[in-house]
Amino acid sequence: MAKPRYRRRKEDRPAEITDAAMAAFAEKGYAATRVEEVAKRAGVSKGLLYLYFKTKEDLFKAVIRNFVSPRLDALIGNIEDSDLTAEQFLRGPFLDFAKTVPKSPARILIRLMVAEGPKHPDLIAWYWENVVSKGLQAIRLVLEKGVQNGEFRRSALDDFPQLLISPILFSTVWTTLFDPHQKLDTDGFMESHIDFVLHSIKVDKT
Amino acid sequence: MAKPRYRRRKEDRPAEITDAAMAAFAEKGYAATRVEEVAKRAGVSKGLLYLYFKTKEDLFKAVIRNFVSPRLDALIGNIEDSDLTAEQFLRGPFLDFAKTVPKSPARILIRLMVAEGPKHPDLIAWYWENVVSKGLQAIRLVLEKGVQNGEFRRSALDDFPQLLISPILFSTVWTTLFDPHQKLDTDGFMESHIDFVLHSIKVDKT
DNA sequence: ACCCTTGCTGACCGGCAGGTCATTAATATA
DNA sequence: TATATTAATGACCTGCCGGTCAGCAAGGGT
Repeated sequence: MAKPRYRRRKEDRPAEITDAAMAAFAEKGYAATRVEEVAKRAGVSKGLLYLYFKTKEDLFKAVIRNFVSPRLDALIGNIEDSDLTAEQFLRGPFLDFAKTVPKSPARILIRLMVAEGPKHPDLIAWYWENVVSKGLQAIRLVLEKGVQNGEFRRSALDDFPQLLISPILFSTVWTTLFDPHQKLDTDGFMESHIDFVLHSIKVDKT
Repeated sequence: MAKPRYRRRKEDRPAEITDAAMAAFAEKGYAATRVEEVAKRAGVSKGLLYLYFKTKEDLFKAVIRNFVSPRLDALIGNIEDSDLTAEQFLRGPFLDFAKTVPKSPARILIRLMVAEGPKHPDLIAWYWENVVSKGLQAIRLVLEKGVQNGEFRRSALDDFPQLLISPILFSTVWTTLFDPHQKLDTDGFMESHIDFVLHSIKVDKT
């Protein structure tokens, strides 16, 4: 009747390990995180971790892939099957999304991408295809819809849809670096930005 | 008459070493750069490096301090002793600055700050005091001047001067990560951004 | 109850990189 | 030229950490 020293749970292990890794990377960054530390957090031996992930780098990539895709897909799904006007979409779901990111655990990922990305070109490639280019495409879709509706005029935003997401990156980075020195009201920040952009691209109705 | 194996150049060494470190960090990032590699680039032995910098971390901080301050001071100096209008300043020297950063070696520093910053709180503190808060203050000055002139109305930008610099961070990050996949015309990007902002805050003269 | 498969453990290894220090050689001084 | 000073070297040490592997034990099959 001895208490078993462990249980076999092949199914759950990978997710538990990536979760633990996410938390660890968030606190210490990639290079400074020891694989054993990740294992310990996951309640697992280092050896087991290496059964599921070939290398530390492999683990890192898995972390990114796991956390990013679901979030973005949710947002994009929102665009297609909603009947909001373009402005309503930007002030509604998009703004919500933008406000959420800097506060969510996902913000850590952004920092990790910036920090470690250049060392993992294939990861960047994946991220580009599955996240960034998709996201930009979605924004273009919204803008085009706005133009078709007569809400928006054509503007530089058509060439630089990135302008819409730039403050997301900014407030995320700001929060992780400078919050102790000066808080940034990320919600107000995002709202103001959207205001400015919309003010510039909206067709004057008067 | 044997050729000397080295020369004593106490004065120049530190700068040469930080230059070398800057280049090395730029290529490989902080953690992946070996101290010996830095020494080699500087044409110096590892031992000597440790005469001038107590630790690797120390070296890192010196690199940041060396490269950042001069640049920013130059820009800020520009504000005070120019008689440009606020708009002229934003479309002139400020825009030039913003266009330059993502192309200059300084862009590496931004990545390094994002990547390594959280592990060096005292460095962040220094950066906050000597770079960021100074810069924000300068922007506020320009905005206030604009308001006094009757060029600008008061706007959310007074509360969030960061909106002006956010695309600098963005285009820098974009360039280092995604350039191989999709080039970003950083000049056009910055110009469009300034256009949008000015369009929103300018007092209507009609 | 007995295998037999396989999820899981943890002691171990090898190499690497940050940091030290005894020694050397270039200059300053006289 | 002789001596003192110190910039500079590079071999060396040490601890750490990614990665391995021989073996153990959980739990399914019969």
